[in-house]
Amino acid sequence: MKLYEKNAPSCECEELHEEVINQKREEMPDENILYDLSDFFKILGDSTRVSILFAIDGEPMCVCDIASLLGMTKSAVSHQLKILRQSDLVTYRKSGKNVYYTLADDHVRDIIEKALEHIKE
Amino acid sequence: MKLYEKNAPSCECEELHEEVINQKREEMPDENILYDLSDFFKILGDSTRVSILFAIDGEPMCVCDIASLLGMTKSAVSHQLKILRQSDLVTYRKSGKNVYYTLADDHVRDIIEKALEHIKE
DNA sequence: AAAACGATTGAACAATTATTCAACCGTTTA
DNA sequence: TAAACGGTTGAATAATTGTTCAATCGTTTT
Repeated sequence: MKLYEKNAPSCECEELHEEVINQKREEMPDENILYDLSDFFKILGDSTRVSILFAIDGEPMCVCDIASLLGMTKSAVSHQLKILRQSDLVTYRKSGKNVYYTLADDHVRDIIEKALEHIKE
Repeated sequence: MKLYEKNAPSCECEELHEEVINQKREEMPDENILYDLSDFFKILGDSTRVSILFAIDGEPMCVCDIASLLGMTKSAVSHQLKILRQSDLVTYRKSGKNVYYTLADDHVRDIIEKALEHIKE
């Protein structure tokens, strides 16, 4: 899907503000950045994944403990951990039969913190 | 759906780290906050909505201009604007036949900025 | 080597959701 | 007041996605 292309045949309006549109078009970020951005937020847009991130903040946790804490199956947790792994939001360390997960870096914490401020108005 | 309840019968593991789980349970934020958080990120987890937010940053834009810029129909844009309105991420001003939208406050800009930093590693 | 256990995975199902289409509302203009 | 236009809305459709279930993998233990 191409975003903000010139001469897009989609808007059937007649009196467009061409100057505004042209200026905005120049200011818009690259299309791929918009996809990366929304993909990133999509990861955080699930209560299970956000819960997992809060849980493994600080002290690492193994999958079973996370599942127990959140009242979910190991399978469901593992599926979500895979998504978080693929997005580089978490890292893991294997130890015997267990796999311990924790936050990948501080960026995510910062973003969640900002979002919390916003929610509390 | 209840999150991180005690005695949740979901995890069939045998050797749980009870101390860790109990400590984490105390540290976890209220369940509703997690839902509010993920709901907020869900809004930003769509490229159309993120594009709209970038577009109406600064100078307000009417629906037709947004649609033209993004190469979408007025209807599709209006549907997404409704979601952004209900989340208080945008405000609007009516002027004749047009409705001009712009960002509600600076919080969103900050969060998007942080996320951009994260993406660029 | 076999059993046990934590963790992962793929397929299937259910639920959520973005866009399209058509109809409609409100304001302006002829 | 009737037509025109920008904007909104609801229903329908298509696509995406989170959880369950069953099977499997890897490590440890007997």
